[in-house]
Amino acid sequence: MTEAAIQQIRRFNRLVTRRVGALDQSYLSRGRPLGEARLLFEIGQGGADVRELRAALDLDSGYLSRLLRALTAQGLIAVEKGRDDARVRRVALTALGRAEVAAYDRLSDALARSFLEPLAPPERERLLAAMAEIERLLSAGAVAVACEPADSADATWCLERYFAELARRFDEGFDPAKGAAAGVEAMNPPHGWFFLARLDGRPVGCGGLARLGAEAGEVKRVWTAPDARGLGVARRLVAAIEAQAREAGLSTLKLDTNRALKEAQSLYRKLGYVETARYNDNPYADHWFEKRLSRPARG
Amino acid sequence: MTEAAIQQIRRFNRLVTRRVGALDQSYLSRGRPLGEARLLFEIGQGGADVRELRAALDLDSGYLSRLLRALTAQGLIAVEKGRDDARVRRVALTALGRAEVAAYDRLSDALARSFLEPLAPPERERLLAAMAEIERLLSAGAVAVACEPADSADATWCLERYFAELARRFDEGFDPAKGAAAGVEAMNPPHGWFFLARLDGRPVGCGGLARLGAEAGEVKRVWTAPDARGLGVARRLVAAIEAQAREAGLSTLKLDTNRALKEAQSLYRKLGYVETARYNDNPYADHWFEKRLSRPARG
DNA sequence: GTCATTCTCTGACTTTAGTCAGGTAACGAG
DNA sequence: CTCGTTACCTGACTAAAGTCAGAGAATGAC
Repeated sequence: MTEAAIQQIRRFNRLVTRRVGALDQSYLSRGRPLGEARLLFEIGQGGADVRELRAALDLDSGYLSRLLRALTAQGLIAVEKGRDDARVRRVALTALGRAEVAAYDRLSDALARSFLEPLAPPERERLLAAMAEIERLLSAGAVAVACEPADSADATWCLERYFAELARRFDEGFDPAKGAAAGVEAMNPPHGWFFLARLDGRPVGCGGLARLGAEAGEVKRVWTAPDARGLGVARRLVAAIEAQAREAGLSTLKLDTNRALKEAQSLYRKLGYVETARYNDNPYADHWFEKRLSRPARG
Repeated sequence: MTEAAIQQIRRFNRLVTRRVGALDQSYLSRGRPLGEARLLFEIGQGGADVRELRAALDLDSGYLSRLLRALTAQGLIAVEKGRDDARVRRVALTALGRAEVAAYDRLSDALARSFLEPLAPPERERLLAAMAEIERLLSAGAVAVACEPADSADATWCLERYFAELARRFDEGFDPAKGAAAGVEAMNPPHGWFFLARLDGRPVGCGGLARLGAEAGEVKRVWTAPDARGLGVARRLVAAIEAQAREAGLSTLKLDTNRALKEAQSLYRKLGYVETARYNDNPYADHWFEKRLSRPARG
């Protein structure tokens, strides 16, 4: 990581905060403090629970309460008791509020347009492509992998998506109860471990490790959310699983996969897994892989 | 300019302000309000005039005065009367101040590093390349071309650089008094016009138009500052000159150029200028170009 | 030297942003 | 029904950021 690279990034940061930061200034043009404007924006056309807003904007509950009252006084929002849980208050835009949010939207659009307008068409293409690239790479950098219970809410969410995707993609469909049905317990200590990948707190992938015996473990349920593919999420999940396996003293990792999951097979090959003989009776498995782990580095 | 493009840019803006905005938070870790930290950073190793600081950070003079006093009280800066003009006060960092700025520099570096660290080397390359691209294209978009007197301070600055560059690049050297010596008056109304390109207020290029008669004009002194090359500055200057020429009822533009200025020749060709016979006795000219202008669009 | 202008500082504000310690109502487990 | 918890509100703060009018010194044009 050279000095020049650091300087390039710092230059980029300065330029971009300056240019993009102009948005804050233009938001002020509507005569409302930024805090209120941001809150209004966050509420959005669909409305939101006060609780969500507090989490999303990281505001003190007293402070948020006052902001909401200010917006109510301006006739932009209406706050009412939640239906399911009367403690949780629900915020919705009034007609006036919707118009106001639309106005802020136009300001955002205008800024975006001002980036494109002075450019010739081929340069526009390149700007958009470079932005997409940066978005992708910065997101990839912000993905965090952590071990957590395989039956946590987010883990369950991931597994459900995973099973749904298998059901869609396997020629033969997929029934979790029938498949590698080793349940969630197999991926919780002491039998195994489960990892979640998160992007800004939102789960974007998962993967589990289950002991097969004293020496071997199995890589299971490695999945990446569709909108986070291409960020190296699966690669990092497998890396976390391998690190855990070494830590636990396992020397071999095995895994199986279905013929429909081409990208999984190519990932495993790339990561050093080699195809091997059938080692289980999973009815959905068509390919079996194995990798010998090197001894853990000692500190 | 499609809706999708606008949305892409807005997504980029959101992501980048979030990620890069983390810098503000980390600046706070030094226990100093952001306003003071930014000011300290802006003063920089070289020091600055209070006037410059006020312009750069767009601060109220009373507010700035108080911030400076706070930093002085912390022993970070020293403010003294300016040498040339005793009204303009000069701010310099103390040893303690330099150490503090260095600490903020390290925070900036750490953020930059945190973008790179999670990425594999080829992805790092791509991130840096994309950042450079965006920097280039956003800068290009922010270049503003405007007509102004050819003897303004910034115009003079540009012309001096231009002449210095010619002196360096021409085999035969360059003496402004001898060359196409038609002075500055030829490029001021009513004989002509002079255009400056600015990036964030800083001049980054110039170009002039001088009448050669009732029908023809001459493109002169088109120059781009070295650090702004590749942004299409010259192209936009020539476009402004051509628009002005049409407006003034001219039907032909001529120009001469030296054999050393290859990139100028290729630009002019690309913009529709065709090489023609010598039309003046400029001793530094080796090539002469001409372009017929289409009639101005009527509104 | 006069006078308008420029640059900065001071004092007296306001607004925005944010924090903290209760307090109340609703909920959910027992 | 009780009781601990959650979600939100209220009041009473503080700190940061920003504004404005006016004063005083230095400057430059005349």
